Amino acid sequence: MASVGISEVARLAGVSTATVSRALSGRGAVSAATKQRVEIAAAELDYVVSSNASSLASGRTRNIGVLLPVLDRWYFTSVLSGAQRALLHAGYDLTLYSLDGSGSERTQVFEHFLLRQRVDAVIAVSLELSPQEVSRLHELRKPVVGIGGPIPGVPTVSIDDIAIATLATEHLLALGHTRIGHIGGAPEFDADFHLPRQRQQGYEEALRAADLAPDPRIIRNADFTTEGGYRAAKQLLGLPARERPTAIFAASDEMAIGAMLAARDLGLEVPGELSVVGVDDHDLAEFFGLTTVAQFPREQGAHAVSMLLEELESGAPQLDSLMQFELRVRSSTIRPRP
Amino acid sequence: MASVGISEVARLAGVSTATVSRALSGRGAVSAATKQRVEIAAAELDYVVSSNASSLASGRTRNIGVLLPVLDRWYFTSVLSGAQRALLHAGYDLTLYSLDGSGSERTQVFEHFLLRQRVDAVIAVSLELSPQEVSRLHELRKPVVGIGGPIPGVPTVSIDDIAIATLATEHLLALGHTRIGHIGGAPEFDADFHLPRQRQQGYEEALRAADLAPDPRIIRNADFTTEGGYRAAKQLLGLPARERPTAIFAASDEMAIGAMLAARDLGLEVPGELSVVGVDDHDLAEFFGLTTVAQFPREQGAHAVSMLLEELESGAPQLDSLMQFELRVRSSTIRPRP
DNA sequence: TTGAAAGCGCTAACAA
DNA sequence: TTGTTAGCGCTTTCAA
Repeated sequence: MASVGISEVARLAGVSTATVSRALSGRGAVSAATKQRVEIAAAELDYVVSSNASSLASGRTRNIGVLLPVLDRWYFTSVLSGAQRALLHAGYDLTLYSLDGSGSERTQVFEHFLLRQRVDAVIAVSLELSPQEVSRLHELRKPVVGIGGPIPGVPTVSIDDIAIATLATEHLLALGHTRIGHIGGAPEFDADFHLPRQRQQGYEEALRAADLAPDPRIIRNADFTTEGGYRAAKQLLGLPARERPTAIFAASDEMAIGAMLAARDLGLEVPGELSVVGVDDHDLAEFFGLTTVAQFPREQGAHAVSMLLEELESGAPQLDSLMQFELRVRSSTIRPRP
Repeated sequence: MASVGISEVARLAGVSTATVSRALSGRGAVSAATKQRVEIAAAELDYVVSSNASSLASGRTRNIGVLLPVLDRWYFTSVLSGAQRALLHAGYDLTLYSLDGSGSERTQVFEHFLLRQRVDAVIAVSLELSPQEVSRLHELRKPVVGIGGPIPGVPTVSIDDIAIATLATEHLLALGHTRIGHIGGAPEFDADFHLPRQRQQGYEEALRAADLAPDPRIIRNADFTTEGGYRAAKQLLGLPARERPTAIFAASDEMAIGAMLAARDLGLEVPGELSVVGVDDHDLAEFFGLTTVAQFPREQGAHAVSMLLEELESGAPQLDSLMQFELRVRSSTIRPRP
């Protein structure tokens, strides 16, 4: 079955190819009757536009590039998944660029892939684009939306990491904890948007607001993994009883789960002897009964898509937007033993 | 900076656009000297081909579609990640279609997206394409490679699930276990390629080869998640001591980890009182000391890409290929107590 | 080995 | 509201 072109449809519908194009794309005026005839003809012939021809002629590709640092973390796949669904819905394709591995891939993606006129716009997830990268995209008139933190000159979808950390810490304070440890992200993860720093800052602010001084002995860094959280927690929980925290706020659920496992391995009960709060609402949080501050990465992805589509349609640059988060109290937190 | 077209490059290099095209694409004969002049001119002008124009004229898009059932499982993101890297390397783009959600998305993807001449070929991961879907793609002369199981008429990258299960079970048998339970995949996960059934079959074959009869009381199904594995294991471990298995073979690492956690919660020591083996070599397997049969999804993704590129270049249909797996013995398995 | 020229299949001015 | 027509920017015959 050779593929059908617009002219066959035009012939069958008894109109010109221009009218077929207008009827099917919805741009330009077409009478209802004509439109219907064209649609019937197109369906009849199983006609689908050639996106290349269409893109070449119109300059629009109906394709969005999504840039991610890595693929194998819950947050990123969730964002991706939300973006994919939203795009599919809107009739757009999603071209994926994950930058795992060497930095040369990043250059390659920018210098060759994005410049080939393949995408109408770009979503950059947790990537701090350099000014050059941003201006490269601006020159090409490609709208960009960032997810995860501010990029100068680019509208961004993000969450208030300080407020999240404050909320988590305040939950522990409200339960009566006064010795609250923190497992944060190591500085090398601070590169993009200072998420670790901000979460630590929120934690410290909440402590100070409760007249407690942050104690560096019960603040540790890890790499956002379960294993890293486990190791960091062992350090914290190995302190002499008086210094040992009665609660831990971890900057991610995976680290929080590591902390719960570490407590168990040390013979400490969660939550009886240690309360734990995370951030994310990871798939496993429910299973472990982990109290956490949920963020909604799928919605973040979907929201970025809607901003981008809005900008593509209206041409109006979009504003930053702050996304929701929400404390989910489960069974890993309880008031400290007297 | 307006984007530069092929004719500017041609002018600067003092040749025709045809020669520029040949020099830059590598198809057609160009003298070394000319080629170099063209390359210098192109670099000078920051010229990048318009992929739409190129695709329209040539019929090739240098873009591969990857179809996945869901994004948020380790296996799929690992395959995707491997495929992405391999494609980037080869200068191809990857367009992602994850079919999460309603079945209507699947139809939409097939009827609209794949038919728009956007992709040169398709990789279908753990999706049993229907004969109609396959012939649709064949009609369009789009090569397809499957990952994860046989699709009639489509070359496939897969692993021998029976052999994997046999290997895992034999490891337990070799340690001296005779009462070996199994946590398999529920039948609803059997839809694509009967992976659960095959792993159970391998398990049973290994038992029979050791003159042991499979005992349905110690075979449970779950949903491949940690939580599912946890619940299934609780059932198995709650049996009266004589019936209770001394070892469990779980069809995935996530379920195996659930089983380990269930044992702990019941006060049973792993491996002292229960040995556990999984399949995958998930990120967390090392952390939990889980003995497992590693499969290599990144390599599977990369291999599928190389098959596809080979087919695109040579036109020769590819053969199925079986991928490696490997027993990784850690600390979750030990000989049973006498 | 190179160039001239004819499209690839569609969209968007423009005119009617 | 519709049709005519001129490209979009490249690749690929074909001829030299």
